Amino acid sequence: MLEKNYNPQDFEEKIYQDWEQSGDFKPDMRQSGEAFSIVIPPPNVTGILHMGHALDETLQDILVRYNRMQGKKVLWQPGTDHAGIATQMVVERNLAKEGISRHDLGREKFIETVWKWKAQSGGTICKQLRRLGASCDWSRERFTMDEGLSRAVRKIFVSLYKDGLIFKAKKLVNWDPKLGTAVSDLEVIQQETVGKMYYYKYPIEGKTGEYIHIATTRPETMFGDTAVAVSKENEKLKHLIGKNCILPIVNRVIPIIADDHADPEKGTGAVKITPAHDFNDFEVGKRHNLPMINILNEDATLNENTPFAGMSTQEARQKTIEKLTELGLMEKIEDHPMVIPYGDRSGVVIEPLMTDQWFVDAPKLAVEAIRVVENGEMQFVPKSYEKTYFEWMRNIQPWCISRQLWWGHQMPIWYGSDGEIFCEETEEEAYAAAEKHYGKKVELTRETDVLDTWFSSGLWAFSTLGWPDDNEYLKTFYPTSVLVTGFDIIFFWVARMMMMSMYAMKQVPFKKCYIHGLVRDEQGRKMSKSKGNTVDPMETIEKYGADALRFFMAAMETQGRDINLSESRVAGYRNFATKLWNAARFCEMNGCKLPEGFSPDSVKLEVNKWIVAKADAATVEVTRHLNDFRFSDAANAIYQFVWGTFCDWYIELTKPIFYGENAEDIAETKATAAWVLDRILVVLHPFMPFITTELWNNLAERKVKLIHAPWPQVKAMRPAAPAIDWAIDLISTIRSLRSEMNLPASAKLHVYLKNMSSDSAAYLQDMQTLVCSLARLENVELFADGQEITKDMVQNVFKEGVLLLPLKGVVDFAAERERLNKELENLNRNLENYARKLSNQSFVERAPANVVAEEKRRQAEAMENKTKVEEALARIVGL
RNA sequence: GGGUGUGUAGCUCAGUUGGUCAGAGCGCUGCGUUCACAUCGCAGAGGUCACAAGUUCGAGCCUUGUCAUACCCACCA
Repeated sequence: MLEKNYNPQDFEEKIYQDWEQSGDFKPDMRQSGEAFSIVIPPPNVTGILHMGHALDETLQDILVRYNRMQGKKVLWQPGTDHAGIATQMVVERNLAKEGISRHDLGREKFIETVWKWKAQSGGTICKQLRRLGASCDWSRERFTMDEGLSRAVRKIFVSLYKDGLIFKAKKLVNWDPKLGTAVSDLEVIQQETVGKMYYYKYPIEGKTGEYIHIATTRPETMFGDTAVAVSKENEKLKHLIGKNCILPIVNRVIPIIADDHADPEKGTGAVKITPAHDFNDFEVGKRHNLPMINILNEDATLNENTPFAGMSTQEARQKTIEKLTELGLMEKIEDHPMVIPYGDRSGVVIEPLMTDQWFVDAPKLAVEAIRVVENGEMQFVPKSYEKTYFEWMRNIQPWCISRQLWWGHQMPIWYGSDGEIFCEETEEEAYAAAEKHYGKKVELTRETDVLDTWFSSGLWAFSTLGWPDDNEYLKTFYPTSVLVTGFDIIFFWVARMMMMSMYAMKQVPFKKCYIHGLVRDEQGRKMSKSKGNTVDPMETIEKYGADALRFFMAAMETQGRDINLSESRVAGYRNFATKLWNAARFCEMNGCKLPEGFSPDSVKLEVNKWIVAKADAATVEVTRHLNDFRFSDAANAIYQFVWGTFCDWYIELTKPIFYGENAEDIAETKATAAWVLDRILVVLHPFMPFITTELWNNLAERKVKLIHAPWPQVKAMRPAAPAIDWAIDLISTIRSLRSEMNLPASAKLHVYLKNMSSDSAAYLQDMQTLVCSLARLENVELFADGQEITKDMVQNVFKEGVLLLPLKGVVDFAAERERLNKELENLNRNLENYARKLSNQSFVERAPANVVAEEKRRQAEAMENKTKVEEALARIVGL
């Protein structure tokens, strides 16, 4: 017996445990069928589930469950990411509470501490994914720092290095002074601010009294200036080219050079060149062979190459201005809108800094990654995202992969005492290589830098499947079927996976990439902790159940759009679950069981034929939409069928049968209802796995678990059952009339139908009892020819004829007149439209014949209806 | 500066190739509890599909422009 109330908290967790313990998420490797696989976008170990995950994982789980039911060999590969910077920050913060810094511990101890932390609190998000119902094969859970994955990282690194695709270079990189590491371009957020533009002047060497005027937003960097650039085209200033000027305060002589980087229209036309601290100036410096003077320490304080060593850039800026003012060189300061780079993790200002770093030759790797998208081997869904992808890939810069952190994959690089580099997968191999190189045993020191987290994530699609070891999983499930992720990590992850996979596997990592939007708050604002508008999915699940949240995500997911989280809507889908629950209870109470060997093709009652056909139609629709990744269409199709068709009509239509006495009809209807309900549970299962499973288990003894139940294959559409649609139309018309005319619910009405076709007459005969019961009529019958229409009869157009409703003084005739007039107006408007169209010569000539015919048919129909309404109006005019 | 979206009912949004597309949910209004369900039922109101021009026999749907709005990339010394 089902509980009276739908209470998801009673069974959701229990059901999940059963799935996991029974191994229901594992692919059946013995089976020969087609494979379907997804690798989860690995959440950070430090992560807790947010609504973005809830969306992402729900979509994946729907696909996974759907394909599993399609009988495929299905693997959803789970795991987490070591998230270098994020995790190191979390652990450092914890240590800070005890007043310890990571330097107190030392590298080795610190890493131990991180592993300990991971063991204790790293699994939160995986527990939460289970609560959401994610059917990942947890027995295969991976971590980017696992031994296996680390081996993959080392192997790829060495291979890339030996292929010349990884190189070391002293370059200007984005330096995060708080974290003390380089970061990639993607990890830098450009933020608009109103800063200042400082105007001052440098004296020209030799001649007194002549100056070159400079504008800059960062005066403190002047100590790193090694030139001033002027454009050759600059008529006013070009005479200064070739002369020298004197850098004030430090009184260093620097040349005035010709370079087109200096735009005569901007600023003063003369640009100070600081090659070691500005990306553009770096290029200028290279062109002119300028010295590069580094003026910053790793914590972004000024160094001993400046007079303000130890000061922050802000302090130094003030000091510089003061000094320049004292020297009478300061001219003006203006407000200036500008963008300032910030570290996405640390939130501090990023400084371009000259350091030794390691780079991946992304432009080379991008070639293949672009090609396979161009030729469709990997398809973005929606397609429009490939533009974004191409745009970025075609302009890609070398990827800085070294990080001066402790937590991460330490690079497999060893140095000889003379700086010779040995890149090998293991220390032993490195030493062997060194011995070969030097001709004797030598000591090596290992590179301390670790790799960017995204380096290992880039291998995720094959490293999690056991690469580099050749194995059955890799063979079966690579390339994976589809990657589901948000547009915000196309560059971070999708692009890198494409590059790495094409390099290592010569095959795409996934055949399709489904990109979804962001989950925003109810007003469409981005959710953020600082705004305080985040919603914890766990709380939503607690309140409405995981099924409701999942269905919400599916129903709202339309391609290429963000989702606004709406609690009332989640509540609505909880109500949907309640509705289904109660419908199942109705079936249970009426003893609906599926008899052995029941075939929906054998049903005789019109109503049963009808629901079977509708169930098939809904199934076809859901299937088609899921195949096309149209989640909202799929969800709405099943929603509409369950609520609008099964509950609103079928159950109501079966009541007269169940409360009647025809044993044969009752038996057939019980069987059919049970069959349809089972169909609902199967088709709804990918969306709402918990309630469907709970009902599946409770309603009958089952030979197969719902999670493995076969997805229905609808071969041919069953014939429709027109009598039921006809009856529904009639019932709705009568209900509408009752409501519009304010007829009391208790009033038992007698309805006549006039001028009915023979089909309609036949339908009426079949449906008479049903219609009476659902429309609360005393009777409904054909209006005999020659019978007189009395004055108290309300008339309403129905199908090809007229519906007559005698009202012995229960009705307000003024209101009725108004209603008829309104209808007449409508008809007139439509008729005008039809007339206009049909009198249009070119329409009649050029539109397809069936369209024209349809238009004519509608016109004729409207004409008839108009006559009927006018007659009815004339009839009641005196009442 | 370059690029990509979005603008449809009070709100949040569907609307796949131009011709049953003017829709859903919530909200609102009226009526209704004899037992599947008030986490409900029945009925209803409400929209010049941002604006303008164009293509077409026919335009939320295609083209161009305008306005509004969101985001991405690059850069502004």
